Amino acid sequence: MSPTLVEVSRRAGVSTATVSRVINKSALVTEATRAKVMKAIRELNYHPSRAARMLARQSTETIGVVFPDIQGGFFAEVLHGIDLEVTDTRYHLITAFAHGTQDESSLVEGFLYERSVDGLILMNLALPEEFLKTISTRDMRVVLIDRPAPGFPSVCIDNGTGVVSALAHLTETRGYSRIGFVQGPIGTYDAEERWSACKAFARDKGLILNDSWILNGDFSEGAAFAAIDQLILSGGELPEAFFCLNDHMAFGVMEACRKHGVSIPGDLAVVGFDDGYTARLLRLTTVHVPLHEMGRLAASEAMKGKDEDAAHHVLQTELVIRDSCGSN
Amino acid sequence: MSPTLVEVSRRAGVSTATVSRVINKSALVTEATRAKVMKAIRELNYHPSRAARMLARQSTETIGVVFPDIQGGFFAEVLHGIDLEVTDTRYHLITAFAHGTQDESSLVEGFLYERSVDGLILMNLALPEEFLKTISTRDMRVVLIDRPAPGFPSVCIDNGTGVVSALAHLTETRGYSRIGFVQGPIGTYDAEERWSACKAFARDKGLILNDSWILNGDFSEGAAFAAIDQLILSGGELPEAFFCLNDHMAFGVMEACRKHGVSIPGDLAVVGFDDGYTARLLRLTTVHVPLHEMGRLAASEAMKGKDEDAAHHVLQTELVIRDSCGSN
DNA sequence: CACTTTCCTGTAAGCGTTTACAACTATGAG
DNA sequence: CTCATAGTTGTAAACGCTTACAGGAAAGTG
Repeated sequence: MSPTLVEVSRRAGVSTATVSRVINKSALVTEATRAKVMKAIRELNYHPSRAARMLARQSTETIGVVFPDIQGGFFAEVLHGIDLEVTDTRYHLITAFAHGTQDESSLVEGFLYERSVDGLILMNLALPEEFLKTISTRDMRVVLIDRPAPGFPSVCIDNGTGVVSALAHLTETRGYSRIGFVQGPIGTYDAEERWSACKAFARDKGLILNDSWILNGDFSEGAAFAAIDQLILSGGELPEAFFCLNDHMAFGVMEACRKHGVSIPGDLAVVGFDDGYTARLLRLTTVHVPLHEMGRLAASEAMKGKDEDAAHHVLQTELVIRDSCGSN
Repeated sequence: MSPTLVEVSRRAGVSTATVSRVINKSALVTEATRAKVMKAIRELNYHPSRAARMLARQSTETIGVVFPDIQGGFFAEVLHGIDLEVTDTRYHLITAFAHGTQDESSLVEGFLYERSVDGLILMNLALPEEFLKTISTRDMRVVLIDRPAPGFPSVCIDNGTGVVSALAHLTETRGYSRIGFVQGPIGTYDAEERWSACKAFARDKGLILNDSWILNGDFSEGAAFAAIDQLILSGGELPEAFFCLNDHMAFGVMEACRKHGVSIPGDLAVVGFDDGYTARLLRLTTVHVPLHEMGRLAASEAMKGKDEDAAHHVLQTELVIRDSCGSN
């Protein structure tokens, strides 16, 4: 089949160790033997076997990415960022998505146990505190995107500032005072942080939170659609604006409004959070999150040595004003 | 570090071969020894090393996915389909994206040479005919998404029928006769097929193709935007409808129209091709392509034995009528 | 010239599995 | 009781690379 080190060494008339030194660019090889070996390598079209290398070196030069999903653009953009960072290195990227059906912990365990990756990037996964502890004892670099945790490198965003910029725009610039919210899934870090910031803003600015305008969501379009649909069908009054804790839910709100002939932004302003690809096309005012940058940072953390410091990155967000939050 | 086969065998008081037989569910092991071994495995929390397995078995149980990109939803949905099919098997998924910057051939070669995957899924890559020939001699299952090629399993879509359904709708149902086109990149199979079908339709139905309404695109939003922008700025007359050979370009057309105050569908009808996630939200009339299904089929082909027949799948498309092609 | 030192190269022992083949045990037949 | 047979288990050689260590040649030193 494919030629091996041994065949190359025979052809070049040197030992396997020397060939190995050449392909690993070790300094201690004469230019002359180097040339001989390179010639043999070229003639045989030799390429080292990844499996054999992994075993011998006890390192895989692979990083694993575990996401809840890959649909909808959000995670895809982070993955894009990761890939950009990994390109041009010798690292490979191996991906696994939970799709809401797979047990997220066992996906992660798979990578951990079979030692198929050197580093792991985990994003928005529901992992028990307990489980994280177990992970941290393993000889693997695990970086979390979305939440800080002691002992782990992580990349998060400044949710608080993002929320404030959005709400300040709605209340101060636009002058709305009757504001509704579509919450994220309880238990996830981003959702909790964003909602806390909303409550803090309301308290600080004397904004009144009306319970019937605080809708439950799970970061999915469908849940937000259903919540608004329900609100309208039940004859409930609408607020002047809805702040949705992510873009997908904003899309759900928009869809529900379209269904019922509620005009945006005429009858209702809508603001999202994330600013994925689709938000721009839908002209959604939203809080921009640097998704690529998050991916790049996470990847560079994951490729660091296992013992390097676990840096904790917090990226800034920025309100992007488009058409969905009021006429200009 | 992690326990190995040897440690398990010692603890269970059996040979490594026996342990191997147990973890591989080989039949020729007494229930009694099986139990002993399983106990030792559990006690040590043993898990086989993927690297060692790869080397010993000469198979990786990994399939590689090479796409031009991962942004924009289109490829992400196919990847989702692939992942769905791979979940619950022991296969891993390793991804690489070209981003327009990487040399696509060398990405593929990487996988080929280092034998890091058993199968490869290639989509919409610009690979020289010559190169495909080289690949086919290798001991690897390569499936192409987007084009048929002798000796390779492939999954394609019925572009012709999709084009006809879209154009028939525009001309017959809507009654438009002045139709413009935004073409895809020359040299790619899908773009060529779709454009051929357009020309055939025009010929058959006596539709007149006006050169100034045949715009060059490269399947990207930006190119389509620029083309329309240019057309409008130069004072050119617009057709009644634009058929864009993929969704992204339709989005570009819509954006350009928005910029210039051209109302869709009032002043101009727009139809796309692909029906990704965003198309539904933008209410774009488009030809639905079963992206998930393509991914699933490709994955199942890729996981087949290397010598099994190379099946050639052609999936059906379906026109999805939304709001962008005329008032209802 | 003998002896270090420096450089380069080779030998061989891993890395953690799988698996062909040999060896052993128990069983039943003759 | 002997021997073939079937069913389990063990031995040891791969798989293709890396790397600690040893060995040898050339060059420098006194």
